[in-house]
Amino acid sequence: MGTTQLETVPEPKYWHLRTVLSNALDSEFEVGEILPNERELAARFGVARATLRQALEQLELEGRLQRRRGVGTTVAPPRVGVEVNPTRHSWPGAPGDAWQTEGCAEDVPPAVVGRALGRGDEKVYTVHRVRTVHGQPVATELLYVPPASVPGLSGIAGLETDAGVARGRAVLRELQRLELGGQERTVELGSARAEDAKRLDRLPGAPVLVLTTRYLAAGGTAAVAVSTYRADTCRLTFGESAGTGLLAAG
Amino acid sequence: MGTTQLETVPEPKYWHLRTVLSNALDSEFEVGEILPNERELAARFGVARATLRQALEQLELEGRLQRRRGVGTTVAPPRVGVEVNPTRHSWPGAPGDAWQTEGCAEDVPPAVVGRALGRGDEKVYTVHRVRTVHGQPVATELLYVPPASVPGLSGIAGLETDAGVARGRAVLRELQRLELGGQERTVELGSARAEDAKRLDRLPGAPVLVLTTRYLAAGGTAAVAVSTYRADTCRLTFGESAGTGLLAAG
DNA sequence: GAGTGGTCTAGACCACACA
DNA sequence: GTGTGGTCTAGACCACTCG
Repeated sequence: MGTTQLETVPEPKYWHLRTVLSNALDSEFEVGEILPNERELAARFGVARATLRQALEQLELEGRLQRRRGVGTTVAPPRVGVEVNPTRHSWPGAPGDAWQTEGCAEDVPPAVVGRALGRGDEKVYTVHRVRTVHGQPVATELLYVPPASVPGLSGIAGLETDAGVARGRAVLRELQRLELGGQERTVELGSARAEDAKRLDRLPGAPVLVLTTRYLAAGGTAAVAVSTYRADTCRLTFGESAGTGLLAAG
Repeated sequence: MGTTQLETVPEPKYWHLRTVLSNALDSEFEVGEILPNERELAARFGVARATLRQALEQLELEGRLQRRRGVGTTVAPPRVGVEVNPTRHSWPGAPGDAWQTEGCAEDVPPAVVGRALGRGDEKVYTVHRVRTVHGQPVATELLYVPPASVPGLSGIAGLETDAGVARGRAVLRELQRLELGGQERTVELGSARAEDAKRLDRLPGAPVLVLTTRYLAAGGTAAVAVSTYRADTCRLTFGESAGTGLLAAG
């Protein structure tokens, strides 16, 4: 990438630096390769370390770089396409879905979820799940299920006091009994809460794509899922055709 | 929000600050209200301005704050839900769509688009469009249409030399004649290129949601659209039910 | 212990909006 | 002109990974 000094241009240094580094990544580096450390890069380009870091942050946001404390900065592989098919009508936990149940609690949901469920601030089952791709966790999920949606549950002896994986699975199992009337989804940018960040192997505040799904049944909202995907490594794909999915690939 | 000093906690100051400010926004501020300026806030919390700014950046990323140079920092309204319905089968430019055509050029598309189009690096029509909500631009789009998808175009006298809005409209009009076989979409995080940033009234590098759509017809890719949405103000909604869309609202 | 990225400071100057 | 947020500097120390 040379030892080029930055010219005086009317654009911010960090932005110009981002462009220079981006081009260098395209032409001179392989995926997985380690970049020189920040202090050396800053010196090489004649800027303060903070300025260089601004450029690196941009590139990390774009999924071009991966930075790990104590290790270094590496060239990131292309983002993985993650299927979140809205037209495949199925409940969470249906056979073959990509999630792993981690636990279940009974909590009052956040206000926005409570509103979508149409039931004020009653307690609901809150199932924690994790989604992994190639062994790496890429998303966490909180699935909110009102007890009314899974009436069969309360009759199962012993489950009331089980706060763990088994109860989560039971909730999902009961959900399958309902007829799914449709779903409604939104995607927005968020920042990882401390707990999610830990599960996703990121720092708190890391950018995430928040996918909110409202599951409809019998004219009402049967459940709401809030899924938190790593924004640096994931590209959400809404496949519709049965085809190979060109966009999903690289 | 008080004059509270930050306690010594094992979490970063900027993260704690983010939480404190977030709570203050919920309880003590109205939408549109102007916050004290950064220098005063920093002093009030006993941190350096750079640290305070890290917290503000987080909140802006989450759509809680809006910062404008020369003006100040204001409390942002809730994100607007923007319909990007994948199940409503229609071409871009169909009657009633929310976009405004701004121009048209003939360019070689970026490599990733060329691949999705399945045609190496030939020139394609590149239609520029803008989407506004409540008069504010929320997204820009580049729509790539190979000439083969709009065979009727070349026969229209005079349009070959028109590089502007009229040609863009003509391309969209011709597209409607094809039968839409399906579409495939992806959403990922990106940062606004300088040109997009200007149109979206943001700084270069601002976080955006990039929605890529592959339009299928006659067994191939008839067009590819790359839509760039402001991530701070937009929530993409994939409505499926004909219902009101609870998630789309506030 | 050495080396990495992450946090934080206390300044400076700039670009922009608005009166 | 005044005040705002945006950029940039040159340091310091911390938290983490790994040999």
